[in-house]
Amino acid sequence: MDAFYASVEQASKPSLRGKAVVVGGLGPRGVVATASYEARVFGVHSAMPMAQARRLAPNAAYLVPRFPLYRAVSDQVMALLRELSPLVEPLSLDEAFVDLAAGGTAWDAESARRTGLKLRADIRAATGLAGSVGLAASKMLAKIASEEAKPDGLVLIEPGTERALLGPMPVRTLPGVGPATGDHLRRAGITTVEELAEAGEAELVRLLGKAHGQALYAMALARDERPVVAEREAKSVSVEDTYDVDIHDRPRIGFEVRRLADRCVRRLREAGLSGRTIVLKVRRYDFSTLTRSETLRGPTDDPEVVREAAGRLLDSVDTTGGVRLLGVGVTGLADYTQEDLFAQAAKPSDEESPEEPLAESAAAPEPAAPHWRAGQDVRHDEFGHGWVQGSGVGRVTVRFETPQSDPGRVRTFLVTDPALRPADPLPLVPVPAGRGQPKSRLL
DNA sequence: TCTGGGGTCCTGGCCCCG
DNA sequence: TCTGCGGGGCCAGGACCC
Repeated sequence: MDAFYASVEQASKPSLRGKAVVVGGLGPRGVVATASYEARVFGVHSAMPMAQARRLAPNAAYLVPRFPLYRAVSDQVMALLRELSPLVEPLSLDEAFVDLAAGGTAWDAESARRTGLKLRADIRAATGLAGSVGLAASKMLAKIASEEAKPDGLVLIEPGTERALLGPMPVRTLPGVGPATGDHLRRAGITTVEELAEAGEAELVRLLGKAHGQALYAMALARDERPVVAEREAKSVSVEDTYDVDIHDRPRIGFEVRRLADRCVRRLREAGLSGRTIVLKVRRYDFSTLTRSETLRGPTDDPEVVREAAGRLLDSVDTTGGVRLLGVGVTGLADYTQEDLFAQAAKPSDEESPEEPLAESAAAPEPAAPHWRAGQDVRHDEFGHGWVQGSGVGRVTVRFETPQSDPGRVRTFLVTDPALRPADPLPLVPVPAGRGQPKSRLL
């Protein structure tokens, strides 16, 4: 999907269509998650600090991400992909590999192109959004083709033309070559895929290590036999928070770590998993990051066990100078069903209140005044559905419009206005009559 | 006003064990 | 009993991706 989060926001908010839209964290340490193509013209791009984006595009709309909505749209798109083949490998909310041959929906270049064109039309009809399609004989090439296809296009790499096509491309085109590897190769005089192939496998292994060197050499020759794999199992679950200002206070750090442990366990349980290795992540004031981990005798999903392990790990970390980020994760995952007898046994017999309060008791006090965030959906008793354009000094500004309406009017209210309430997002495309979806499916 | 959050994979050091 | 060696688990860090 093209500029996915920003495109969803534009589809959802008619007044933003054709405008620069930036979605990401709005706090002092936020970064850009997605910029619309209109915002990219100003040089705004993903992973850029928000502050820099605001300098580059001061008049863009800045919105917080609405993941439940993106997930719902993603589900619709993934369902269309599964109609093409049982072998669908999602990479993220907005990207997936599909093995068309395995689904019998393509057997040569021509049938693949037809299928790709129909898919794009189906995605447009179902979601109102543009998706780009890359068609090729391997995952690597399909990925490169889809990048070339953006925005709103389709690119097919004809079998037999792969090496000629890749040769002149910069090494950074290849998946897995990031800034560090790119620099490394450049210092060795390698800047294009062709030069990568000429360097030979032995040289690449010497430069980059065994796994990376071999993989890169194969990619340079356009060789990629990796299958499309549906249903990949998660290997870790983690949560982390970056704080608006560095935390120095040691008891507060301990409190945050316990909160993160609880959130992590909640996610673990929702996934029906337990895990054996607890990981603490600390990013210090100077952005240096360290991790500490501890492996238990058996898997656990017990909040108290995870809290205590994370606390022990924190004891081994020097936080002098302050921390900007804390995270807690669990790896070495096991199915929840195979009971975690060892971890239970390791616990002092501080008895089993199996339904721990989790974070409830630890939750920080919430501010009493309603908190309106830019981009959030709202409903007003008199004016209907809208979204928060901004808030401050006790006021909140709302634009009243829906995905099917014309660009709407803006009105300002007191943040405490009782007629104004948070609302669920509306579907981007009208639901056909008689095809009411259950609310949970529908965003 | 510098740098999110959730992941995956790899490497290298260390230690234990046979 | 001592030493060498390889394998595997554990741990920390780094690179990369969306």
